[in-house]
Amino acid sequence: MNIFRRFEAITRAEIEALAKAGALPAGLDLSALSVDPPREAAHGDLSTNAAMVLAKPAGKPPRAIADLLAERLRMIPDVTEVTVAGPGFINLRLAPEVWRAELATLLRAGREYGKAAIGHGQAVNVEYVSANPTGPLHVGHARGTVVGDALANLLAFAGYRVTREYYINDAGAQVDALAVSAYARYLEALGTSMDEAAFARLVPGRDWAYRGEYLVPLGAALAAHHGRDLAGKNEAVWLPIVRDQAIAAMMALIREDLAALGVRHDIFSSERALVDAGAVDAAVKVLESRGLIYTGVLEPPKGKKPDDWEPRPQTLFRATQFGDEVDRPLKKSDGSWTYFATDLAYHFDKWRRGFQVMIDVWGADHGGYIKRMQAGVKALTEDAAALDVKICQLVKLLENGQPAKMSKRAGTFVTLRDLIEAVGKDVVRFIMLTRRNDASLDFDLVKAREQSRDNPVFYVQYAHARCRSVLRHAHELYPDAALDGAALASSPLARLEDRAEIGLIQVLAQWPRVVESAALAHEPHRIAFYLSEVAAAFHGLWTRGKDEAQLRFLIESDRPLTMARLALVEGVASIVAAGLSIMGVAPVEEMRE
RNA sequence: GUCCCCGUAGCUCAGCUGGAUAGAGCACUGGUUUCCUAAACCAGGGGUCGCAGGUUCAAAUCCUGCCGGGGACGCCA
Repeated sequence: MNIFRRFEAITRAEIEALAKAGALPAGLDLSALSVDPPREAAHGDLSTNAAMVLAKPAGKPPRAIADLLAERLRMIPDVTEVTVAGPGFINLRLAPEVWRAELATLLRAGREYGKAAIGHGQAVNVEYVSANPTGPLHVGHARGTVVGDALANLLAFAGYRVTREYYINDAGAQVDALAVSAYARYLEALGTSMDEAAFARLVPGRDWAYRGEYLVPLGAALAAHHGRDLAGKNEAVWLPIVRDQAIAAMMALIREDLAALGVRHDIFSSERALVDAGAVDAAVKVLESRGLIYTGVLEPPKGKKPDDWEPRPQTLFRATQFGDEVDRPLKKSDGSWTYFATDLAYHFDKWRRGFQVMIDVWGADHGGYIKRMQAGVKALTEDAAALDVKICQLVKLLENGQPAKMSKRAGTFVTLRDLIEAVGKDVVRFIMLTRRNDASLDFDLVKAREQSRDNPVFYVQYAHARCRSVLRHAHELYPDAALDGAALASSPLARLEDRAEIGLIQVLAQWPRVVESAALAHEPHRIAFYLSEVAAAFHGLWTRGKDEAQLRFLIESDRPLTMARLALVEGVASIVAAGLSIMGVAPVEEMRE
């Protein structure tokens, strides 16, 4: 149990004791009670709003309750000072031993420290990336990929049973367009010179949609595999064959991109397989049985009205019953299912696979889709499952503040691979988490490589490298000493006496809280911000060692003191490494290149 | 026209399951070099938290309306 939780429990117990003694009414609602670090360190180590929360139900002024409670809290052995301040805050100061003990706990737990149980092993499905299998991933996919992956890591660390999933949209018109484009490259590989005119002649009625170079090897592979068998044939013959091979090739490409970012999904779900298995019919049947499907005519959308709008009866889902603005169509005019219909089936499938909590990570352009999907999940699961959708806003690529021009030639989009090659996987991952997911983000390629305070990746990594460096020095100084966490936990931590040292432990002790709140909010970016805070506290202490030699970590003449300080250093390294690991970033041992 | 997101220091943003005198970095001013380096640190100035109402003991945070920026809006995914 972390310190904040522990004192929350103590506060509750004291309130109950007061109730038992008749000083407060029994059975008060304590759900809004919190124990937090106060904003101002000068106020104390911990602060609780207990008296203010209780004032109304207890029918007493907050200060009076605070005084009652403060009197009892003063009796707690670890508490050195209790003050009542402001409108009724109770501020606690804890004995330094409490913080030192927390450092020892941290060191013994190592990377397990801060692991939370709030998930209680509940199954959570995090679906992210899910890019169409029509080409390599580009920069636009990077943010959702990183956010989803870090969120999955975070939830796993908080005690959820996490499944990382990728939904392959391999059933729509897009993959047919991919097949057509691959076919063009196939004909080219057979020696046909492909241009607009040749394409129009050989593949009538189709667009050459995907013209990127990345389909050239696929064309060659098709030619090697099928020879001339597919040339000159009817589309109905070659398209399914080419399509399957093209999808497989594109997914292979995408998996390589994901691997380059350090992302590994547990499951790749195929839309086509889902449709073929009759999942859409099954989901629709469920909705039908609940009277949620009808045939009706929709109003044309206001404002921007489509040119070819014509009112016609459609199969509609009663999304409005579940908070959506309009009822949503399930069938296209040609009778096939809409994307929404298959997506309903997909989420129903997740539910049937045992997920009560689903998280989808989408791009900003899908924002208008959230309500209907949540409505669908509600309807299909009778409100027994929750769908949270994280929307990732655009990333603006910059070079020294100017829009980056990374495209190698006109018409070539910037691939994720280009970005990773430019700055490295860890920098990509870290920067993507330096903003809330729903705010747009500037990714400056120059700043991302810069070694300065300006660059949060560097700043945090530098703190870790400094820690490791000190520990390496210590190892040279005391070759016989065990410097692992467990050994350092037993060092004479009472020697950590400076306020800045205790202050740094206090920052480290917040890690479990940060994990919990970030996991509950589904906000992995909080980890990045917290690590910057840890780094700042550590760099501050480090630099003080320059002015005041007695504050340096390594004091050759005083081995016990050195060991205690190494414990602190190891604690910092451990927390930074743990946080980076959730972000999917490897901590560096040294900054030298 | 409807819906969603954003609007916090000159700039970039945290804080938003309500809590005390609203924070950080950059920029600006001044200072600090034996551990990994001034690639870092310390100090200082800088705010109607878009505007107006409301709820509350308490609002940047919740509710309503407006203003400004972005996005979405039957049959594309």
